[in-house]
Amino acid sequence: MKSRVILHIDMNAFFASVEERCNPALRGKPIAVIGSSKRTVVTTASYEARKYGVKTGMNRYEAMRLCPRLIFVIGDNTKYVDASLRILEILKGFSPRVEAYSIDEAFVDMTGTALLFGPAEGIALEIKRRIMGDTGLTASIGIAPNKLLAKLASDMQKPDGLVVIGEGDVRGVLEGLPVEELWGIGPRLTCHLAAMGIRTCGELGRAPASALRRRFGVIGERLKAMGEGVDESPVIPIGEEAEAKSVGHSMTLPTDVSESDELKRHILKLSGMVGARARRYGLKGGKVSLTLRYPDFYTFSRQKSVPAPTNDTGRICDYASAILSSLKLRDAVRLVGVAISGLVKEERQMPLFDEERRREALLKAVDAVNSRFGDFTLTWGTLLQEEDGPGVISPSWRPEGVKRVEFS
DNA sequence: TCTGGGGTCCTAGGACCC
DNA sequence: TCTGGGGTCCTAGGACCC
Repeated sequence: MKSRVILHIDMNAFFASVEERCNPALRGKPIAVIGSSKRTVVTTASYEARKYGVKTGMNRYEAMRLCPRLIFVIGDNTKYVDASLRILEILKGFSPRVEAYSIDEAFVDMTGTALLFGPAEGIALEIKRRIMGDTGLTASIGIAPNKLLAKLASDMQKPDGLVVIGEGDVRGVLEGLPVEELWGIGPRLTCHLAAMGIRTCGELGRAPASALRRRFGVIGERLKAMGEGVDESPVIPIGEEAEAKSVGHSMTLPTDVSESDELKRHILKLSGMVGARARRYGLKGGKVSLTLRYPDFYTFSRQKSVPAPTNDTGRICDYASAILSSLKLRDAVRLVGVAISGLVKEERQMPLFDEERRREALLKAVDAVNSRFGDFTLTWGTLLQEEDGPGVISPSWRPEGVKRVEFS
């Protein structure tokens, strides 16, 4: 196989940097981007904040203890999406093979473009220059023969880095590198590998394939290749991604909840978000799942196959609520999640029955208003009972007519 | 005063069928 | 008196990623 040229673009402290661009008063200060809810965590810490040990995933109190001067900024996703799209546009100017890996990371396959743009290093510098010019943000770029090594390379120099791992450098880079630095090897695998006496990529690459396979199954096969720096996975261009497998929403409740009617109101709200998103993308789910988390963080889920694939808020809510009713909870609930999976494309056909037709018309009307004025402009009547105490929401709730839909 | 939310893939055990 | 074996679907849970 022909040797490839893969770039990995990793935006530095993305959310925090976007906020600093928007508000110059924040620049150079220790800041942490967080969510708006009560029980939120640090989404991104600026480099200044990282000096104090502030990290993604920390709660506010822990972060504040480490850095008393820390400035908290509530994140604004629309700004990040906007910046991300602009960056992707820049990348598409260099190659049609751009993979949007996450909101702040992308891969670009530059194989065979030297004639057009010159050597990859020059391209990377030009990409960094354009991103800075257009968004004011810095990126670290890694260049290597595959995605695994490109991702490793972009991680080696932050912020504002550019690292090339050529074919000839692979052995030298990997020999003493701890296995957990590799994309795909997390804490548990690191621990299991250490128990086998494997701590570096060099050791992993030399480990007998049979032993890895016995211990880790299918993953074991890949592990040895990873230790050798081998990775054939392709860059997946925007628009050619695999179909989604599930659609879900979850939320950590402001306070733990034991009362089942209150839990069901949250399930209804989450079902509404899931249903709306599924309908927007023309998907229906053959399974509905409910996820719960107890205060001690024990998290579990139960799923049920449904008689016919659905994206109907009421039905998703019914099934998720039925799962809840079937459970014997041992404690209050900290987090609730609803998801559908086993997704199939919605078939556009006229519903046979009047009731079906009414339901579809209602859902469409709600979606149309919400997409124009924002989610939850229109909401199910039962959601509005937050203000007037515990509501009467039954698991068999159905929207019966337009009257049930109110403006908030 | 504690610890978000969105996903994917893999495994393992039981049901069920031929 | 004896007790196959493979394939597939379903569910729960773990590991990993950003």
